[in-house]
Amino acid sequence: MSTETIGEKLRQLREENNLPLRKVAALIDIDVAILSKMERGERKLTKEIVLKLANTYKYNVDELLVLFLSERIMYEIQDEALGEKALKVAERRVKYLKENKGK
Amino acid sequence: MSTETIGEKLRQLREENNLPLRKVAALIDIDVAILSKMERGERKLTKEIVLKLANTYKYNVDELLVLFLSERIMYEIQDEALGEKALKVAERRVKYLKENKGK
DNA sequence: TATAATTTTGACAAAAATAGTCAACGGCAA
DNA sequence: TTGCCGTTGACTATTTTTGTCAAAATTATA
Repeated sequence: MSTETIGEKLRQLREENNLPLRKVAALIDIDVAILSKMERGERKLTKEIVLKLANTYKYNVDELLVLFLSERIMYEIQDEALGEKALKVAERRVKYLKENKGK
Repeated sequence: MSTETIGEKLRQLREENNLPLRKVAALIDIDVAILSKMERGERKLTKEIVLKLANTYKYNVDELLVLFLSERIMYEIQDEALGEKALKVAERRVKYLKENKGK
């Protein structure tokens, strides 16, 4: 199972592409320090940045977005004993909303 | 299936207990306006407030907390096409963390 | 080694999001 | 009317997040 964080994944992709922070930061127009922190999980990523990086590395956008979103979700329930229950309830409610979309 | 929001649930509980906003707000030490907005979903609830209200109404804390958490989760993935996938991934990762807790 | 390139770190300021306070307003019933 | 209840919006304060920068640390290369 994949237990790596989105930050670790992004760093891996960057290294596979042999790109220094400096170049990637310039490409997506953010500060090097920020990108460094994002890769190490010290700063939160944004959806926009994830999209730009997926494009930069020509990597599957959906896979990265799912990783990104799942991490935001886990952040919400960190250390919560009822986290798993909440996840299941959220799933049911999302499904319900989908079935009745536009209504 | 329960599709009501935590705010609606809390309002329902307050009305069942025949308590005006004024009294509940005083009991849990917040402004009436805030409580009014929280019940109507105009302001976000906090875990602390949910706990206090569960105690005030003598209602199942876990049920309210699950509702509260699931709503925060859903807020994170609102309008995201990949929301359900992200939920499933989050679930798997949470389970994984639980199995390997303390490691 | 030493020199350059890369990455990390922390301090600081700017901006945005959130939270709290308060008074006025509208609805409703005694 | 008067009183009680709930809602609304404006305003301020506080907290959190974000961006910028330079110095320090690390790593790679000549």
